[in-house]
Amino acid sequence: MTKKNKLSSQVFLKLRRMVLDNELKVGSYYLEQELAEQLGASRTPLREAAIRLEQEGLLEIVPRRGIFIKPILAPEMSEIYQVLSWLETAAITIACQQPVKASKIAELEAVADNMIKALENNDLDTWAENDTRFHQILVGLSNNSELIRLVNSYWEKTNRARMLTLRIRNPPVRSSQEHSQVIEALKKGDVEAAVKINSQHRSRASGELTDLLEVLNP
Amino acid sequence: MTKKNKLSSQVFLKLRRMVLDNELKVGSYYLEQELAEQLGASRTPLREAAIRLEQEGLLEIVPRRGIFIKPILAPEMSEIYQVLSWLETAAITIACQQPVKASKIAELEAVADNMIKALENNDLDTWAENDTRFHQILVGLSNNSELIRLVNSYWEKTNRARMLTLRIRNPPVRSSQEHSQVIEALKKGDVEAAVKINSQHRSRASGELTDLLEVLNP
DNA sequence: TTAAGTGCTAATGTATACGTTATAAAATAC
DNA sequence: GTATTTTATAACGTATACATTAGCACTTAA
Repeated sequence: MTKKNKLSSQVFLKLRRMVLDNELKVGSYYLEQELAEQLGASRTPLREAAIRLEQEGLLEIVPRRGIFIKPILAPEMSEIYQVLSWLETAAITIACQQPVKASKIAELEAVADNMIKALENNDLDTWAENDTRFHQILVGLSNNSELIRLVNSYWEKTNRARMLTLRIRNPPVRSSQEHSQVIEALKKGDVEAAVKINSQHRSRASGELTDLLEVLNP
Repeated sequence: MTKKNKLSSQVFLKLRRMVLDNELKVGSYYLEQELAEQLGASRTPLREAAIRLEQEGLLEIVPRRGIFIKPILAPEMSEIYQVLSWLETAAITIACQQPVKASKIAELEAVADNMIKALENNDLDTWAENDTRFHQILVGLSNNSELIRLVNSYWEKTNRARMLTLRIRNPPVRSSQEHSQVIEALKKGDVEAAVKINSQHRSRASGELTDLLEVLNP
């Protein structure tokens, strides 16, 4: 029952996964024909998939050269982090206009706990998964579906860089502390504190990542 | 010399304009063939354009029914305004981290002036044009190109509703006052005041528009 | 008259064919 | 040997052809 989807959508998902997992070399060009064959489709569905990914900013369709896998440049990533940070600030502020439900606080605490344990086990993948989950729950508190969608798309953009650098950078111990602090602030309904901590969190993460990106990219 | 751009891009721009200007009836379905012929292209470029517009959320490609022009529902518009408001808040705050250049202030004042004059002449189209310009300059102050792009796309989304209601709603006199107040706050570097006024501005506009949308849509 | 079944139509999704044109190699001139 | 022109190739953008299938109408049975 799952294979009933359009071929172009399957290609879209596969191709995105290939880019996000760095299976396609960043900064390289791939011909439409090649990719189409590799994914078992003709040029038409591949092209439609590529157009959607181009809109998402992952690649660029360059006439006569091929499909260009866009590198993650430090200055762009810095801008994206700035936007992400503000969107989360918005979400937190909106969320705090009403007292945050205890059940949601509990969810956040559980996830934050998972992160601490994952870190103790040196399981960075699980840590990253829960990091994503934490921010999804946090932003979900806003109940603004447009905002949630938007944050998700920005999170995915930064995810590429995070995954690329996850095993290079220092263990994210401070992140865990900051998450706990955010939860505490939410419990008290202290919007300003929650926002402040989250912004600092993002700002630091942005700095660390862009520094690494500058090293990785010529 | 006419632009020798790709046909699919021309179709993309034309089709988007048609949707944003409400030339295509919101809530209706249009067949690919029809639209292609109407725009002087074959189905392929039309399809590629439609895919991009679907990603932007303006329409939906529904198998065997046609291309569905998404209606502007009041609850969604309310969410979109909330996001827009926050993005502008972000832009203003970032902009104010350094003193705003006098030349930019002058630009804003000129545009605000145009708006007042247009209103005196009952020229709502010119008023709306300058309203757009005002917010473009305002957001441009942030120097964050990602943020600028994002705000533009949200502005266009709200634009659809604004244009639909421009001649129905009361003359936007208060908007002009609010714009002047924002400029004053920027001059003084009073971030908080500028943000506060702008948020109120958006909040009021959002309320007015969503009320009208509820009346317009069954 | 209504409901279920069946066949037809037409719109889509995909494949493929085709013309255009950028790019690079070959050739020629200097 | 270098620079400019020519030519050939090949990748793309677009058109078109084709197979699939959803939806509707028509039929038939209760």
